[in-house]
Amino acid sequence: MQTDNFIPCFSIDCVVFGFHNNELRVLLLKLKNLDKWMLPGGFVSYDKDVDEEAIKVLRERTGLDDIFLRQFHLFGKKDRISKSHAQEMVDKKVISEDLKKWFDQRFLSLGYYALVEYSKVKKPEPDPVSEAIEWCPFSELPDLVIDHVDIVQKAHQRLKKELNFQPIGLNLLPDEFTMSELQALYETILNKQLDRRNFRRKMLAFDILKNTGKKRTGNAHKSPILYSFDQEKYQQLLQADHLF
Amino acid sequence: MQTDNFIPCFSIDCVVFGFHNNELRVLLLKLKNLDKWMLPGGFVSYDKDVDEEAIKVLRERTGLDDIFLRQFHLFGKKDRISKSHAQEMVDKKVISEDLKKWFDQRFLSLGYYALVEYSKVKKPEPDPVSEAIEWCPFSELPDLVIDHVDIVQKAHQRLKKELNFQPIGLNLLPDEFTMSELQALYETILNKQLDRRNFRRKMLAFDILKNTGKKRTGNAHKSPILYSFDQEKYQQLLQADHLF
DNA sequence: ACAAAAGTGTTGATCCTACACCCATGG
DNA sequence: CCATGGGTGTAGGATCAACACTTTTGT
Repeated sequence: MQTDNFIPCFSIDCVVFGFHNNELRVLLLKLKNLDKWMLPGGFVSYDKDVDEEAIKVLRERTGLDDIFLRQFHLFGKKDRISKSHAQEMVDKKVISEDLKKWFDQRFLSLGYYALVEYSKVKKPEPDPVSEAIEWCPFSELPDLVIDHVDIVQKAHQRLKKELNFQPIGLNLLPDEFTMSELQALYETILNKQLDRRNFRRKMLAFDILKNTGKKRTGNAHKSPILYSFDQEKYQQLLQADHLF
Repeated sequence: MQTDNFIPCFSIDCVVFGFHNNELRVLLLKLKNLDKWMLPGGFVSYDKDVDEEAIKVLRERTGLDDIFLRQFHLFGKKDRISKSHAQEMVDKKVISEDLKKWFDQRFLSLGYYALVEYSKVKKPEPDPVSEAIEWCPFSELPDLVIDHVDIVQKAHQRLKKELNFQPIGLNLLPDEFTMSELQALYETILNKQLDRRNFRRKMLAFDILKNTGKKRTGNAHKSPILYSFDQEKYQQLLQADHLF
Protein backbone atom coordinates (compact mmCIF):
# COMPACT_ATOMS: atom_id res chain seq x y z
CA MET A 1 0.00 0.00 0.00
CA GLN A 2 1.37 3.36 -1.09
CA THR A 3 0.34 5.47 1.85
CA ASP A 4 2.26 8.50 0.54
CA ASN A 5 -0.49 9.18 -1.94
CA PHE A 6 -3.15 9.36 0.69
CA ILE A 7 -4.50 12.32 2.57
CA PRO A 8 -3.44 11.63 6.15
CA CYS A 9 -5.81 11.14 9.08
CA PHE A 10 -8.75 10.56 6.80
CA SER A 11 -10.58 7.39 5.84
CA ILE A 12 -13.78 6.21 4.25
CA ASP A 13 -16.08 3.49 5.55
CA CYS A 14 -18.91 2.02 3.52
CA VAL A 15 -21.98 0.36 4.94
CA VAL A 16 -23.20 -1.82 2.08
CA PHE A 17 -26.76 -3.00 2.58
CA GLY A 18 -28.14 -6.00 0.75
CA PHE A 19 -31.40 -7.86 1.03
CA HIS A 20 -31.67 -11.64 1.00
CA ASN A 21 -34.06 -14.19 2.44
CA ASN A 22 -36.20 -11.37 3.74
CA GLU A 23 -33.30 -10.18 5.79
CA LEU A 24 -31.29 -6.99 5.71
CA ARG A 25 -27.60 -7.74 5.46
CA VAL A 26 -24.35 -5.81 5.62
CA LEU A 27 -21.18 -6.60 3.72
CA LEU A 28 -18.32 -7.15 6.16
CA LEU A 29 -14.68 -8.19 6.04
CA LYS A 30 -13.20 -10.64 8.52
CA LEU A 31 -9.77 -9.56 9.68
CA LYS A 32 -6.94 -12.06 9.38
CA ASN A 33 -5.93 -13.83 12.60
CA LEU A 34 -8.41 -11.85 14.62
CA ASP A 35 -11.95 -12.55 15.65
CA LYS A 36 -13.07 -9.15 14.46
CA TRP A 37 -14.81 -7.79 11.44
CA MET A 38 -14.67 -4.44 9.70
CA LEU A 39 -16.50 -2.35 7.15
CA PRO A 40 -15.05 -2.14 3.66
CA GLY A 41 -13.27 1.16 3.41
CA GLY A 42 -10.24 2.97 2.16
CA PHE A 43 -8.30 6.15 1.95
CA VAL A 44 -8.39 9.19 -0.29
CA SER A 45 -5.68 9.94 -2.82
CA TYR A 46 -4.57 13.53 -3.15
CA ASP A 47 -5.74 13.62 -6.73
CA LYS A 48 -9.18 12.06 -6.30
CA ASP A 49 -12.55 13.36 -5.19
CA VAL A 50 -13.67 11.85 -1.91
CA ASP A 51 -16.85 10.55 -3.52
CA GLU A 52 -14.79 8.98 -6.30
CA GLU A 53 -12.81 7.01 -3.78
CA ALA A 54 -15.97 5.76 -2.14
CA ILE A 55 -17.25 4.58 -5.50
CA LYS A 56 -13.92 2.86 -6.03
CA VAL A 57 -14.18 1.01 -2.73
CA LEU A 58 -17.62 -0.21 -3.74
CA ARG A 59 -16.49 -1.29 -7.16
CA GLU A 60 -13.56 -3.22 -5.75
CA ARG A 61 -15.66 -4.96 -3.14
CA THR A 62 -18.83 -5.68 -5.04
CA GLY A 63 -17.90 -5.46 -8.70
CA LEU A 64 -20.82 -3.09 -9.09
CA ASP A 65 -20.47 0.24 -10.74
CA ASP A 66 -23.79 1.99 -10.90
CA ILE A 67 -24.66 2.00 -7.27
CA PHE A 68 -26.82 3.93 -4.84
CA LEU A 69 -24.24 5.53 -2.57
CA ARG A 70 -24.72 8.33 -0.06
CA GLN A 71 -22.39 10.14 2.24
CA PHE A 72 -24.07 10.32 5.64
CA HIS A 73 -21.80 11.31 8.52
CA LEU A 74 -18.27 12.15 9.50
CA PHE A 75 -17.09 10.24 12.53
CA GLY A 76 -14.59 12.53 14.17
CA LYS A 77 -14.30 11.78 17.86
CA LYS A 78 -10.72 12.08 19.01
CA ASP A 79 -10.66 8.73 20.80
CA ARG A 80 -12.69 6.65 18.38
CA ILE A 81 -9.69 4.42 17.70
CA SER A 82 -8.12 2.83 20.76
CA LYS A 83 -4.41 3.38 21.33
CA SER A 84 -3.70 -0.33 21.02
CA HIS A 85 -5.56 -0.90 17.76
CA ALA A 86 -2.65 -0.50 15.36
CA GLN A 87 -0.29 -2.42 17.64
CA GLU A 88 -2.74 -5.32 17.79
CA MET A 89 -3.00 -5.35 14.01
CA VAL A 90 0.76 -5.58 13.77
CA ASP A 91 1.03 -8.22 16.50
CA LYS A 92 -1.51 -10.44 14.80
CA LYS A 93 0.19 -9.91 11.45
CA VAL A 94 -2.87 -8.29 9.95
CA ILE A 95 -0.66 -5.50 8.69
CA SER A 96 3.09 -5.31 8.27
CA GLU A 97 5.35 -3.44 10.69
CA ASP A 98 6.01 -0.61 8.28
CA LEU A 99 2.33 0.21 8.03
CA LYS A 100 2.02 0.66 11.78
CA LYS A 101 2.86 4.33 11.58
CA TRP A 102 0.07 4.94 9.07
CA PHE A 103 -2.51 3.08 11.08
CA ASP A 104 -1.41 4.69 14.31
CA GLN A 105 -2.71 8.04 13.15
CA ARG A 106 -5.81 9.64 14.42
CA PHE A 107 -8.45 9.07 11.72
CA LEU A 108 -11.53 10.99 10.78
CA SER A 109 -13.78 8.60 8.94
CA LEU A 110 -16.46 9.56 6.48
CA GLY A 111 -19.38 7.13 6.46
CA TYR A 112 -21.18 6.19 3.26
CA TYR A 113 -24.07 3.84 2.88
CA ALA A 114 -24.87 1.88 -0.23
CA LEU A 115 -27.81 -0.19 -1.38
CA VAL A 116 -26.98 -3.08 -3.65
CA GLU A 117 -28.69 -6.01 -5.18
CA TYR A 118 -27.48 -9.01 -3.28
CA SER A 119 -27.57 -11.41 -6.20
CA LYS A 120 -25.57 -9.16 -8.50
CA VAL A 121 -22.61 -9.00 -6.18
CA LYS A 122 -19.91 -11.45 -7.05
CA LYS A 123 -18.28 -12.27 -3.77
CA PRO A 124 -14.72 -11.15 -4.36
CA GLU A 125 -11.41 -12.36 -3.13
CA PRO A 126 -10.55 -11.16 0.33
CA ASP A 127 -7.68 -8.70 0.26
CA PRO A 128 -4.36 -8.64 2.10
CA VAL A 129 -5.82 -7.70 5.48
CA SER A 130 -8.97 -9.79 5.39
CA GLU A 131 -9.48 -13.51 5.20
CA ALA A 132 -13.18 -13.49 4.36
CA ILE A 133 -15.94 -11.27 3.07
CA GLU A 134 -19.50 -12.01 4.12
CA TRP A 135 -23.05 -10.74 4.11
CA CYS A 136 -23.84 -10.55 7.82
CA PRO A 137 -27.43 -10.19 9.00
CA PHE A 138 -28.00 -6.66 10.25
CA SER A 139 -29.89 -8.01 13.23
CA GLU A 140 -26.95 -10.00 14.55
CA LEU A 141 -23.74 -8.23 13.73
CA PRO A 142 -20.46 -9.85 14.77
CA ASP A 143 -17.74 -8.08 16.76
CA LEU A 144 -16.62 -5.05 14.81
CA VAL A 145 -13.42 -3.02 15.10
CA ILE A 146 -13.22 0.54 16.34
CA ASP A 147 -16.61 2.28 16.17
CA HIS A 148 -17.90 0.38 13.17
CA VAL A 149 -21.00 -0.74 15.05
CA ASP A 150 -21.92 2.90 15.54
CA ILE A 151 -21.32 3.56 11.87
CA VAL A 152 -23.61 0.72 10.83
CA GLN A 153 -26.31 1.81 13.26
CA LYS A 154 -26.18 5.40 12.15
CA ALA A 155 -26.32 4.33 8.51
CA HIS A 156 -29.45 2.34 9.26
CA GLN A 157 -31.05 5.27 11.05
CA ARG A 158 -30.36 7.45 8.07
CA LEU A 159 -31.70 4.88 5.66
CA LYS A 160 -34.94 4.70 7.64
CA LYS A 161 -35.26 8.45 7.49
CA GLU A 162 -34.53 8.58 3.78
CA LEU A 163 -37.36 6.12 3.14
CA ASN A 164 -39.71 9.01 3.83
CA PHE A 165 -38.25 11.04 1.03
CA GLN A 166 -37.13 8.61 -1.58
CA PRO A 167 -38.39 5.54 -3.32
CA ILE A 168 -36.25 2.58 -2.52
CA GLY A 169 -35.88 -0.88 -3.88
CA LEU A 170 -34.41 -0.28 -7.30
CA ASN A 171 -31.01 -0.92 -5.86
CA LEU A 172 -31.87 -3.64 -3.40
CA LEU A 173 -34.17 -5.92 -5.36
CA PRO A 174 -33.68 -8.01 -8.49
CA ASP A 175 -35.01 -6.62 -11.75
CA GLU A 176 -38.33 -8.39 -11.31
CA PHE A 177 -40.01 -8.84 -7.99
CA THR A 178 -43.39 -9.31 -6.40
CA MET A 179 -45.26 -6.77 -4.33
CA SER A 180 -44.74 -8.94 -1.27
CA GLU A 181 -41.01 -8.90 -1.77
CA LEU A 182 -41.01 -5.13 -2.01
CA GLN A 183 -43.13 -4.96 1.11
CA ALA A 184 -40.81 -7.32 2.96
CA LEU A 185 -37.95 -4.97 2.12
CA TYR A 186 -39.77 -1.99 3.58
CA GLU A 187 -40.83 -3.94 6.63
CA THR A 188 -37.28 -5.08 7.23
CA ILE A 189 -35.76 -1.64 6.97
CA LEU A 190 -38.47 0.05 8.99
CA ASN A 191 -38.63 -2.88 11.37
CA LYS A 192 -42.41 -2.88 11.52
CA GLN A 193 -45.35 -4.61 9.90
CA LEU A 194 -47.30 -2.89 7.15
CA ASP A 195 -50.78 -3.56 5.87
CA ARG A 196 -50.56 -5.60 2.69
CA ARG A 197 -53.41 -3.85 0.86
CA ASN A 198 -52.54 -0.31 1.84
CA PHE A 199 -48.92 -0.87 0.96
CA ARG A 200 -49.85 -2.06 -2.51
CA ARG A 201 -52.14 0.88 -3.10
CA LYS A 202 -49.55 3.38 -1.97
CA MET A 203 -46.79 1.90 -4.08
CA LEU A 204 -48.93 1.76 -7.20
CA ALA A 205 -49.97 5.35 -6.60
CA PHE A 206 -46.36 6.45 -6.94
CA ASP A 207 -46.52 5.15 -10.46
CA ILE A 208 -42.98 3.86 -10.45
CA LEU A 209 -43.86 0.18 -10.90
CA LYS A 210 -44.37 -1.56 -14.19
CA ASN A 211 -46.45 -4.72 -14.37
CA THR A 212 -44.27 -7.03 -16.45
CA GLY A 213 -47.25 -9.17 -17.33
CA LYS A 214 -45.39 -12.16 -15.94
CA LYS A 215 -46.15 -14.08 -12.80
CA ARG A 216 -44.00 -16.06 -10.45
CA THR A 217 -45.19 -19.67 -10.43
CA GLY A 218 -44.24 -22.66 -8.35
CA ASN A 219 -45.35 -21.35 -4.98
CA ALA A 220 -48.25 -23.62 -4.09
CA HIS A 221 -50.43 -20.52 -3.93
CA LYS A 222 -51.82 -17.94 -6.24
CA SER A 223 -49.01 -16.78 -8.51
CA PRO A 224 -48.09 -13.19 -7.76
CA ILE A 225 -47.53 -10.55 -10.42
CA LEU A 226 -43.93 -9.70 -11.20
CA TYR A 227 -43.18 -5.99 -11.23
CA SER A 228 -40.19 -4.01 -12.33
CA PHE A 229 -39.31 -0.40 -11.72
CA ASP A 230 -40.03 2.26 -14.28
CA GLN A 231 -36.50 3.60 -14.21
CA GLU A 232 -37.35 6.98 -15.64
CA LYS A 233 -40.17 7.77 -13.24
CA TYR A 234 -38.17 6.29 -10.38
CA GLN A 235 -35.28 8.64 -11.05
CA GLN A 236 -37.63 11.60 -11.36
CA LEU A 237 -39.05 10.82 -7.96
CA LEU A 238 -35.54 10.44 -6.52
CA GLN A 239 -34.69 13.93 -7.70
CA ALA A 240 -37.88 15.47 -6.41
CA ASP A 241 -37.30 14.34 -2.84
CA HIS A 242 -40.69 15.42 -1.59
CA LEU A 243 -42.39 13.54 1.19
CA PHE A 244 -43.61 9.99 0.73
CA MET B 1 -1.52 30.36 13.97
CA GLN B 2 0.08 27.11 15.10
CA THR B 3 -0.65 24.93 12.11
CA ASP B 4 1.44 22.08 13.54
CA ASN B 5 -1.36 21.17 15.89
CA PHE B 6 -3.89 20.79 13.12
CA ILE B 7 -4.92 17.74 11.19
CA PRO B 8 -3.75 18.53 7.67
CA CYS B 9 -5.99 18.82 4.64
CA PHE B 10 -9.07 19.18 6.78
CA SER B 11 -11.19 22.20 7.64
CA ILE B 12 -14.54 23.14 9.07
CA ASP B 13 -16.97 25.67 7.65
CA CYS B 14 -20.00 26.93 9.53
CA VAL B 15 -23.12 28.35 7.97
CA VAL B 16 -24.64 30.42 10.75
CA PHE B 17 -28.25 31.33 10.08
CA GLY B 18 -29.95 34.21 11.82
CA PHE B 19 -33.32 35.83 11.35
CA HIS B 20 -33.87 39.58 11.34
CA ASN B 21 -36.39 41.95 9.76
CA ASN B 22 -38.25 38.97 8.36
CA GLU B 23 -35.15 37.98 6.50
CA LEU B 24 -32.90 34.96 6.69
CA ARG B 25 -29.31 35.99 7.13
CA VAL B 26 -25.93 34.32 7.15
CA LEU B 27 -22.92 35.35 9.19
CA LEU B 28 -20.00 36.11 6.89
CA LEU B 29 -16.46 37.42 7.18
CA LYS B 30 -15.05 39.96 4.77
CA LEU B 31 -11.50 39.17 3.78
CA LYS B 32 -8.88 41.87 4.18
CA ASN B 33 -7.87 43.72 1.03
CA LEU B 34 -10.08 41.56 -1.11
CA ASP B 35 -13.61 42.00 -2.32
CA LYS B 36 -14.53 38.51 -1.17
CA TRP B 37 -16.29 36.99 1.78
CA MET B 38 -15.98 33.68 3.55
CA LEU B 39 -17.76 31.47 6.02
CA PRO B 40 -16.47 31.35 9.57
CA GLY B 41 -14.45 28.21 9.92
CA GLY B 42 -11.37 26.63 11.32
CA PHE B 43 -9.19 23.60 11.63
CA VAL B 44 -9.16 20.56 13.88
CA SER B 45 -6.53 20.02 16.55
CA TYR B 46 -5.18 16.52 16.91
CA ASP B 47 -6.50 16.33 20.43
CA LYS B 48 -10.02 17.64 19.83
CA ASP B 49 -13.22 16.08 18.57
CA VAL B 50 -14.30 17.50 15.24
CA ASP B 51 -17.65 18.56 16.71
CA GLU B 52 -15.85 20.27 19.59
CA GLU B 53 -13.90 22.38 17.14
CA ALA B 54 -17.08 23.39 15.34
CA ILE B 55 -18.59 24.47 18.64
CA LYS B 56 -15.44 26.45 19.33
CA VAL B 57 -15.67 28.28 16.00
CA LEU B 58 -19.24 29.22 16.84
CA ARG B 59 -18.36 30.39 20.30
CA GLU B 60 -15.53 32.54 19.03
CA ARG B 61 -17.63 34.11 16.32
CA THR B 62 -20.92 34.59 18.07
CA GLY B 63 -20.15 34.45 21.76
CA LEU B 64 -22.92 31.88 22.03
CA ASP B 65 -22.38 28.58 23.71
CA ASP B 66 -25.57 26.59 23.70
CA ILE B 67 -26.27 26.51 20.02
CA PHE B 68 -28.16 24.40 17.52
CA LEU B 69 -25.35 23.00 15.39
CA ARG B 70 -25.48 20.17 12.87
CA GLN B 71 -22.90 18.56 10.68
CA PHE B 72 -24.41 18.25 7.21
CA HIS B 73 -21.94 17.44 4.44
CA LEU B 74 -18.32 16.89 3.63
CA PHE B 75 -17.14 18.87 0.64
CA GLY B 76 -14.39 16.78 -0.86
CA LYS B 77 -13.98 17.56 -4.54
CA LYS B 78 -10.34 17.55 -5.52
CA ASP B 79 -10.46 20.90 -7.30
CA ARG B 80 -12.75 22.80 -4.98
CA ILE B 81 -9.96 25.24 -4.18
CA SER B 82 -8.40 26.95 -7.16
CA LYS B 83 -4.64 26.69 -7.53
CA SER B 84 -4.23 30.43 -7.21
CA HIS B 85 -6.26 30.86 -4.06
CA ALA B 86 -3.43 30.68 -1.53
CA GLN B 87 -1.14 32.79 -3.70
CA GLU B 88 -3.78 35.47 -3.98
CA MET B 89 -4.23 35.49 -0.21
CA VAL B 90 -0.49 36.02 0.21
CA ASP B 91 -0.31 38.67 -2.52
CA LYS B 92 -3.10 40.65 -0.95
CA LYS B 93 -1.51 40.28 2.48
CA VAL B 94 -4.51 38.40 3.85
CA ILE B 95 -2.14 35.80 5.24
CA SER B 96 1.58 35.92 5.82
CA GLU B 97 4.09 34.25 3.51
CA ASP B 98 4.86 31.45 5.97
CA LEU B 99 1.24 30.34 6.03
CA LYS B 100 1.12 29.88 2.28
CA LYS B 101 2.22 26.29 2.54
CA TRP B 102 -0.62 25.47 4.91
CA PHE B 103 -3.24 27.14 2.76
CA ASP B 104 -1.85 25.60 -0.39
CA GLN B 105 -2.95 22.16 0.71
CA ARG B 106 -5.87 20.33 -0.70
CA PHE B 107 -8.66 20.68 1.87
CA LEU B 108 -11.64 18.54 2.67
CA SER B 109 -14.14 20.74 4.39
CA LEU B 110 -16.86 19.59 6.73
CA GLY B 111 -19.94 21.79 6.61
CA TYR B 112 -21.98 22.59 9.71
CA TYR B 113 -25.03 24.73 9.94
CA ALA B 114 -26.13 26.59 13.01
CA LEU B 115 -29.28 28.45 13.99
CA VAL B 116 -28.79 31.39 16.28
CA GLU B 117 -30.78 34.18 17.71
CA TYR B 118 -29.72 37.26 15.84
CA SER B 119 -30.12 39.65 18.73
CA LYS B 120 -28.06 37.57 21.14
CA VAL B 121 -25.00 37.62 18.95
CA LYS B 122 -22.55 40.28 19.95
CA LYS B 123 -20.82 41.23 16.76
CA PRO B 124 -17.23 40.37 17.54
CA GLU B 125 -13.95 41.83 16.45
CA PRO B 126 -12.83 40.70 13.04
CA ASP B 127 -9.81 38.43 13.26
CA PRO B 128 -6.39 38.65 11.60
CA VAL B 129 -7.62 37.60 8.15
CA SER B 130 -10.92 39.43 8.09
CA GLU B 131 -11.73 43.11 8.24
CA ALA B 132 -15.45 42.81 8.91
CA ILE B 133 -18.08 40.39 10.05
CA GLU B 134 -21.64 40.85 8.84
CA TRP B 135 -25.07 39.32 8.68
CA CYS B 136 -25.67 39.07 4.96
CA PRO B 137 -29.15 38.43 3.58
CA PHE B 138 -29.39 34.88 2.33
CA SER B 139 -31.22 36.07 -0.75
CA GLU B 140 -28.39 38.29 -1.93
CA LEU B 141 -25.09 36.77 -0.93
CA PRO B 142 -21.92 38.64 -1.82
CA ASP B 143 -18.99 37.09 -3.68
CA LEU B 144 -17.72 34.14 -1.65
CA VAL B 145 -14.36 32.38 -1.79
CA ILE B 146 -13.85 28.82 -3.00
CA ASP B 147 -17.11 26.82 -2.99
CA HIS B 148 -18.66 28.64 -0.06
CA VAL B 149 -21.74 29.52 -2.09
CA ASP B 150 -22.37 25.81 -2.61
CA ILE B 151 -21.90 25.20 1.09
CA VAL B 152 -24.45 27.85 2.01
CA GLN B 153 -26.93 26.57 -0.56
CA LYS B 154 -26.59 23.00 0.58
CA ALA B 155 -26.98 24.05 4.20
CA HIS B 156 -30.20 25.80 3.31
CA GLN B 157 -31.50 22.75 1.45
CA ARG B 158 -30.78 20.63 4.46
CA LEU B 159 -32.43 23.09 6.80
CA LYS B 160 -35.57 23.01 4.65
CA LYS B 161 -35.61 19.24 4.83
CA GLU B 162 -35.07 19.17 8.56
CA LEU B 163 -38.09 21.42 9.03
CA ASN B 164 -40.20 18.38 8.24
CA PHE B 165 -38.74 16.46 11.14
CA GLN B 166 -37.95 18.99 13.78
CA PRO B 167 -39.52 21.97 15.42
CA ILE B 168 -37.56 25.08 14.71
CA GLY B 169 -37.52 28.56 16.07
CA LEU B 170 -36.20 28.09 19.58
CA ASN B 171 -32.77 28.97 18.29
CA LEU B 172 -33.70 31.61 15.78
CA LEU B 173 -36.27 33.72 17.59
CA PRO B 174 -36.10 35.88 20.71
CA ASP B 175 -37.52 34.43 23.92
CA GLU B 176 -40.92 35.93 23.27
CA PHE B 177 -42.44 36.24 19.86
CA THR B 178 -45.77 36.44 18.08
CA MET B 179 -47.34 33.76 15.96
CA SER B 180 -46.84 35.93 12.90
CA GLU B 181 -43.13 36.17 13.59
CA LEU B 182 -42.87 32.41 13.87
CA GLN B 183 -44.79 32.06 10.65
CA ALA B 184 -42.57 34.57 8.90
CA LEU B 185 -39.59 32.45 9.92
CA TYR B 186 -41.11 29.33 8.39
CA GLU B 187 -42.13 31.18 5.26
CA THR B 188 -38.65 32.58 4.85
CA ILE B 189 -36.91 29.27 5.23
CA LEU B 190 -39.37 27.37 3.06
CA ASN B 191 -39.62 30.28 0.66
CA LYS B 192 -43.37 29.99 0.30
CA GLN B 193 -46.53 31.49 1.74
CA LEU B 194 -48.48 29.65 4.40
CA ASP B 195 -52.07 30.07 5.49
CA ARG B 196 -52.18 32.11 8.66
CA ARG B 197 -55.00 30.17 10.32
CA ASN B 198 -53.81 26.71 9.43
CA PHE B 199 -50.29 27.56 10.53
CA ARG B 200 -51.48 28.69 13.93
CA ARG B 201 -53.60 25.59 14.43
CA LYS B 202 -50.75 23.28 13.47
CA MET B 203 -48.23 24.98 15.71
CA LEU B 204 -50.54 25.01 18.71
CA ALA B 205 -51.28 21.32 18.12
CA PHE B 206 -47.61 20.49 18.66
CA ASP B 207 -48.04 21.81 22.14
CA ILE B 208 -44.61 23.38 22.30
CA LEU B 209 -45.78 26.98 22.68
CA LYS B 210 -46.61 28.72 25.91
CA ASN B 211 -48.92 31.71 25.95
CA THR B 212 -47.01 34.19 28.08
CA GLY B 213 -50.22 36.13 28.80
CA LYS B 214 -48.50 39.22 27.47
CA LYS B 215 -49.22 41.07 24.27
CA ARG B 216 -47.13 43.19 22.02
CA THR B 217 -48.60 46.69 21.89
CA GLY B 218 -47.82 49.76 19.85
CA ASN B 219 -48.58 48.34 16.44
CA ALA B 220 -51.60 50.35 15.35
CA HIS B 221 -53.46 47.06 15.07
CA LYS B 222 -54.81 44.41 17.34
CA SER B 223 -52.06 43.47 19.79
CA PRO B 224 -50.82 39.95 19.15
CA ILE B 225 -50.21 37.41 21.89
CA LEU B 226 -46.59 36.82 22.85
CA TYR B 227 -45.59 33.17 22.97
CA SER B 228 -42.50 31.45 24.26
CA PHE B 229 -41.32 27.90 23.71
CA ASP B 230 -41.97 25.21 26.26
CA GLN B 231 -38.36 24.12 26.38
CA GLU B 232 -39.04 20.71 27.81
CA LYS B 233 -41.66 19.69 25.26
CA TYR B 234 -39.63 21.29 22.51
CA GLN B 235 -36.61 19.16 23.35
CA GLN B 236 -38.74 16.03 23.56
CA LEU B 237 -40.03 16.70 20.08
CA LEU B 238 -36.51 17.31 18.83
CA GLN B 239 -35.46 13.90 20.06
CA ALA B 240 -38.47 12.12 18.63
CA ASP B 241 -37.76 13.23 15.07
CA HIS B 242 -41.00 11.92 13.65
CA LEU B 243 -42.68 13.69 10.79
CA PHE B 244 -44.16 17.10 11.17
C1' DA C 1 -64.56 55.83 12.30
C1' DC C 2 -61.35 53.40 9.74
C1' DA C 3 -57.51 50.70 8.17
C1' DA C 4 -55.02 46.72 9.02
C1' DA C 5 -53.46 42.96 11.39
C1' DA C 6 -54.99 39.31 14.85
C1' DG C 7 -58.05 35.86 16.62
C1' DT C 8 -61.46 32.15 15.67
C1' DG C 9 -64.54 28.20 13.22
C1' DT C 10 -66.49 25.53 9.44
C1' DT C 11 -66.75 22.78 5.42
C1' DG C 12 -65.29 19.72 1.77
C1' DA C 13 -61.61 17.14 -0.09
C1' DT C 14 -58.07 14.09 0.58
C1' DC C 15 -55.45 10.71 2.69
C1' DC C 16 -54.78 6.92 5.84
C1' DT C 17 -56.35 2.89 8.36
C1' DA C 18 -58.64 -1.02 9.26
C1' DC C 19 -60.84 -4.68 7.72
C1' DA C 20 -63.28 -9.04 4.58
C1' DC C 21 -64.01 -11.31 0.56
C1' DC C 22 -62.89 -13.99 -3.51
C1' DC C 23 -59.13 -16.04 -6.52
C1' DA C 24 -55.50 -19.06 -8.04
C1' DT C 25 -52.08 -22.54 -7.37
C1' DG C 26 -49.36 -26.87 -5.96
C1' DG C 27 -49.67 -30.42 -3.04
C1' DC D 1 -60.19 -30.10 -2.50
C1' DC D 2 -57.86 -27.44 0.61
C1' DA D 3 -54.51 -24.54 2.66
C1' DT D 4 -52.25 -20.48 1.83
C1' DG D 5 -50.79 -16.50 0.09
C1' DG D 6 -52.35 -13.02 -3.65
C1' DG D 7 -55.58 -9.66 -5.63
C1' DT D 8 -59.36 -6.25 -4.85
C1' DG D 9 -62.87 -2.73 -2.55
C1' DT D 10 -65.07 -0.04 0.96
C1' DA D 11 -66.41 2.62 5.00
C1' DG D 12 -64.96 5.67 8.96
C1' DG D 13 -61.72 8.66 10.88
C1' DA D 14 -58.14 11.89 10.81
C1' DT D 15 -55.84 15.44 8.59
C1' DC D 16 -55.31 19.33 5.57
C1' DA D 17 -56.55 23.24 2.57
C1' DA D 18 -59.46 26.85 1.58
C1' DC D 19 -62.05 30.33 3.08
C1' DA D 20 -65.02 34.66 5.98
C1' DC D 21 -66.27 36.98 9.85
C1' DT D 22 -65.38 39.38 14.11
C1' DT D 23 -62.09 41.82 17.30
C1' DT D 24 -58.70 44.99 18.62
C1' DT D 25 -55.56 48.67 18.22
C1' DG D 26 -53.40 53.43 16.94
C1' DT D 27 -54.25 57.08 14.21
